[in-house]
Amino acid sequence: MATRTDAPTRREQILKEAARLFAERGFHGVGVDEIGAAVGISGPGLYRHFAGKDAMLAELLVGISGQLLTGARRRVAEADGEPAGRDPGRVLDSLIEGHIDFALDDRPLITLHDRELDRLRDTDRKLVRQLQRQYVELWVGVVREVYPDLAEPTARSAVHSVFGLLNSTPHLGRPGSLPGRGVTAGLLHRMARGAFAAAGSE
Amino acid sequence: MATRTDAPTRREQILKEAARLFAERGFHGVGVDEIGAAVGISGPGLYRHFAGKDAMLAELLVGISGQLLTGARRRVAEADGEPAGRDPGRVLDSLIEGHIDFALDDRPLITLHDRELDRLRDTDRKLVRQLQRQYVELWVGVVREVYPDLAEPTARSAVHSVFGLLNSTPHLGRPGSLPGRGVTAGLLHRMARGAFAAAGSE
DNA sequence: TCACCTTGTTAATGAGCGTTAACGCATTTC
DNA sequence: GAAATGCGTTAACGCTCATTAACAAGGTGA
Repeated sequence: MATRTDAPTRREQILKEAARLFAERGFHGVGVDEIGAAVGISGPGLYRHFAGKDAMLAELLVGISGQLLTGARRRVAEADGEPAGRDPGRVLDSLIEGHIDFALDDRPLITLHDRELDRLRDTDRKLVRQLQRQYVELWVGVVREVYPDLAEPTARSAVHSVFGLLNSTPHLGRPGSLPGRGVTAGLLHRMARGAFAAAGSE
Repeated sequence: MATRTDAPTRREQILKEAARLFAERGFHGVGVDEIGAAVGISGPGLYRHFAGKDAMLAELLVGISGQLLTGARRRVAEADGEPAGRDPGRVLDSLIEGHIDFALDDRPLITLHDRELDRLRDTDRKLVRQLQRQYVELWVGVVREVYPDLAEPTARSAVHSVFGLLNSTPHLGRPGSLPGRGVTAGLLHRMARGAFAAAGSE
């Protein structure tokens, strides 16, 4: 895995600031002038990099969904390749860990993810929905390996609920006021496992 | 408790439809004409009942927060009055039950609750925040009675996370596609307890 | 019957905002 | 060195939309 050390491109700067602003005040609550100001250029200057405000949101949401799905698939594949054979419990732990990393590192994006989906053009929205659905179904499969008694609709509800739990990080206060990243991650992880376990014992 | 059977007032109709529309497309995504149309009058006609669009949102959010807090306080008080003495576990169950009822019965409001708070005038926002904080602290107190080893910041994080879990109902699909209200409520309740239990065993 | 309040209506106003136009200036490319 | 290209700028356009103005009709009470 190549860690990038080069400076972020202008496009990336814009996307990052737009994500933050959209998460803070909503898509309609942010003007292009503000996004421009956040990266040191004027509002219309953004149009050299994006077709419009919608395009920024679309790229953000598609990017998020794709990243989540790709990461999850990688984790499942890694588990399948382990010498000791696939351990469903450890795969689930890995999925949880990945989602928590994302929720803690990209809190603005997590917020956008389930808040501004309706603002997308039809074609983009369908794409994002499809990626999200695949992500969910991947989780559902793993969860049902760990808890075979769980019916599929129940497992799906449980997965959505655990997403709600993990995605609660934006409500946990400013990053500074948290008890430390590792501690928070550990707490969320234990709670997610506890929630699944309770769902599994129906 | 008097169950009201009289017809809803125009104000109430408006608030209900506004809540639904705001939840669906966001505060800025809904025009006053749409809200008016939803109750059979014209956009400006709304101004006979509300000072403005902001006022509708404010009344909704203050109402939600107040209702949640009042209901929770009532449940705690009822538990204190029980002949067998106060059982913290049962109080927690009662709080969870109340929150689930609300999340299932008023899904649009739950969505608004953590999505559009920033759109309020300063004074209203402070009021809502204060009510929310009191609600959270009430939960934190009960949770720490059930799990005395839990440090206060941890308990608070756990409470926020469980709110995230319980408030996930809007993502669980259309009301029709759910496995039935009782089943869903039971699942959410078990998961919440499981999550708290896992948080408590640090 | 007349005044008045309630609850509507449609038309006009005015601000905000996404987008496009027209232009400037480095830097690269041939 | 000239042309093209990348990346900005400011000004202007046009649309949406919350809000207000002006007016109408039904009901109620003196």
